[in-house]
Amino acid sequence: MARKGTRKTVAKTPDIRTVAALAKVSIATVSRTINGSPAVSDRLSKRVWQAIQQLNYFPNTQARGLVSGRSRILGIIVENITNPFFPELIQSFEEIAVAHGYEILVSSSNSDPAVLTNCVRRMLERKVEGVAVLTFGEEEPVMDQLVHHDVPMVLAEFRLDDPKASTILLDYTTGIHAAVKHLADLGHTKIAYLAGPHKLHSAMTRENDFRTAMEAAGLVIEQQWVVECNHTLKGGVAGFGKLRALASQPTAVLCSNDMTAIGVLRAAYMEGLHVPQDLSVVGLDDIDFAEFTLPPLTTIRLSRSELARAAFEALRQQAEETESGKIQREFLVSTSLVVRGSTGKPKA
Amino acid sequence: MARKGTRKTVAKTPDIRTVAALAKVSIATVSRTINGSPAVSDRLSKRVWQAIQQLNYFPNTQARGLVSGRSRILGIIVENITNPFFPELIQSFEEIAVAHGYEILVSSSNSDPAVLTNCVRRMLERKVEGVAVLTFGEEEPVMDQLVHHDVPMVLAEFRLDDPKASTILLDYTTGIHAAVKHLADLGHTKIAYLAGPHKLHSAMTRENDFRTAMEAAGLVIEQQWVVECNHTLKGGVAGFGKLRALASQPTAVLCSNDMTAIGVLRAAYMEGLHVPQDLSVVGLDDIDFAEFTLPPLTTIRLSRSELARAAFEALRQQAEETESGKIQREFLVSTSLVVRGSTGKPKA
DNA sequence: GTGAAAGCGCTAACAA
DNA sequence: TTGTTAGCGCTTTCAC
Repeated sequence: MARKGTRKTVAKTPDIRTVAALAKVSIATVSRTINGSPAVSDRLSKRVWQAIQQLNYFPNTQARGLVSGRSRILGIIVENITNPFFPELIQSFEEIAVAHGYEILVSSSNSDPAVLTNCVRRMLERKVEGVAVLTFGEEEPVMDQLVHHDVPMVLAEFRLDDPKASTILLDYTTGIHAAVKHLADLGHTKIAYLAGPHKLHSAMTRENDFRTAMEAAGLVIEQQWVVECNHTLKGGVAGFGKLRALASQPTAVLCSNDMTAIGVLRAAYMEGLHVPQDLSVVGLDDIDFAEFTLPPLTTIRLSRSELARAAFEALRQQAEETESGKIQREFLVSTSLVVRGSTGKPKA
Repeated sequence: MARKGTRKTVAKTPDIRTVAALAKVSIATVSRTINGSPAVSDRLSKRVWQAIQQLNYFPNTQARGLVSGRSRILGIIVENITNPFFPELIQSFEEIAVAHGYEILVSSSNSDPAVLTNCVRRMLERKVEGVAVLTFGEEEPVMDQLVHHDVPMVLAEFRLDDPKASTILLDYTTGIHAAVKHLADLGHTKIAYLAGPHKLHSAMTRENDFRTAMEAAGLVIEQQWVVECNHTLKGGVAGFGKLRALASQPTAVLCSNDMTAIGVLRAAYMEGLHVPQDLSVVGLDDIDFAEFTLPPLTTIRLSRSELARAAFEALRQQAEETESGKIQREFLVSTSLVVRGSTGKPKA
């Protein structure tokens, strides 16, 4: 171990003192320089930066965090990192966060409240400055903890009456109405809906939007054509199976997410149905893969980068809140219809 | 702000002193209790735990890290979080790490050396105790930094002569030989190979294994049937396009990864080719989605959980190295052939 | 403008 | 077995 005062010291990661010594200033000046304090003369500032370069020094984040009380870490909790929607979202969120000097802690709740609780616990231990809860409807187990610890948070589709909480609202309405109208314009009247898990707020919101959109289009909903799935490919296959078992068949299926739609595409193929000739299929999310399904999936695009940016912005405003300024507490993320090859006119 | 000594203090996150006071012991005893030191009597230990519960206290990781020099953070760098192989890998790695009390920092290099360098820099600032570099062949830009800072690391398919570096070798040979044999047994002699980017070690290793496997099967390789792709779906489509432009056609295609194979499946479909009747296709990775392609993809399975476990184990051994014990420096991850529906006999 | 010094919350020597 | 105390590397008053 290197000890101070020995002549021959082992090469050690340089610390603020090393820099101060080399630049012949006090450690306070080094600290000020690094943090861009205006109260440092150009002369000294230059010397300090030179020393920093020379030593290849960088500050110890732990020490910095300890004294400043700021970790510069944001947490992001997603539902399932294995669903392609989420890696794309995480990627965007990370890019933005890193660009602003934050690090991120990612957790996948896998719809397990116990796992979720544990995630939050770990994030609190790491003193995150904010948490984006993008589980789309499984927020309950975590909110108390977060609220209790006064951690800024942003929730998708969940309004929480807490000064530290912001909300991201997703405007499914626009996209879903456009999708239903698109199908109606093509001549479809028999439209089925493969819903997401009813315990998810987002899934219920989407389902309700489907209902109002159908009404708006002057179409009636056949109750048995609305079946609850689980937002996975397998779930889509199973859901479509239920549809096929019915006496009367729809000519189009709108799905609560892309993975479900991909499952339908697959199940339809296995049954010898041609998409879109025999059946039109619409997804929701527009994951990267949607472009490459067979046929390419018509879907309602939900922009990951827009969502990520809203989430980051919400947290940043909370974290860096100035006494004076009001902050934005609600963000709206838009959706839009992307027409590809999986929709067409119904058979006459 | 809450100040000590005022009678009415604002509720504050409890610290070790709060606990010590409540349990009527010294802070050292609290620390020992938390860290499971055997040198604490049951009597006091019980009092301490009680106080901890009562206050809902948890230690400040930053302070802990600062003094102990251990952050309990591991870094994992992947090539592209958007390729389904990686989220599955990250998920496994995280589970194991969390189970052992580590937090993880994820970064996606996107094959950009500048991004990679920046990732490592950030990880060093956060004082990671180890980094798993699972970029499969783009390690160069980071190794120097890591080596220089004496951070344990584990590299996939790259032997680095450094005491802090471990290597994970992937036994592609077994899987690729099995795949070629499988095709040969079905009667294929005209086998094409859609390679990965030649700048990736892993891609070259796979390609070489293909060559030796072909030789072992007594088959000759048509040079123009070996085309370099980029491990993406689009790349697979393009690569297959090149194959189709040739005068003579192969009856089977082995791909350097699943995404490429999925691209081939798609391109073949667009050309009206039936898989496997007109063309057999084999992938490599066995991503979750492989099971759901049309037809389900025959592929060479590379276990993510096995890989994740090896990576974690390598880092843990380095991080928690005991003076005495030797540690394992090389790990081997196996591959195996998974036969599904995309391979069959060639047309007579 | 600049520096000296007091901690941030914890662990680990050292004492008792 | 338990407590006292000296820092870990940094930011931030408070003097100068």
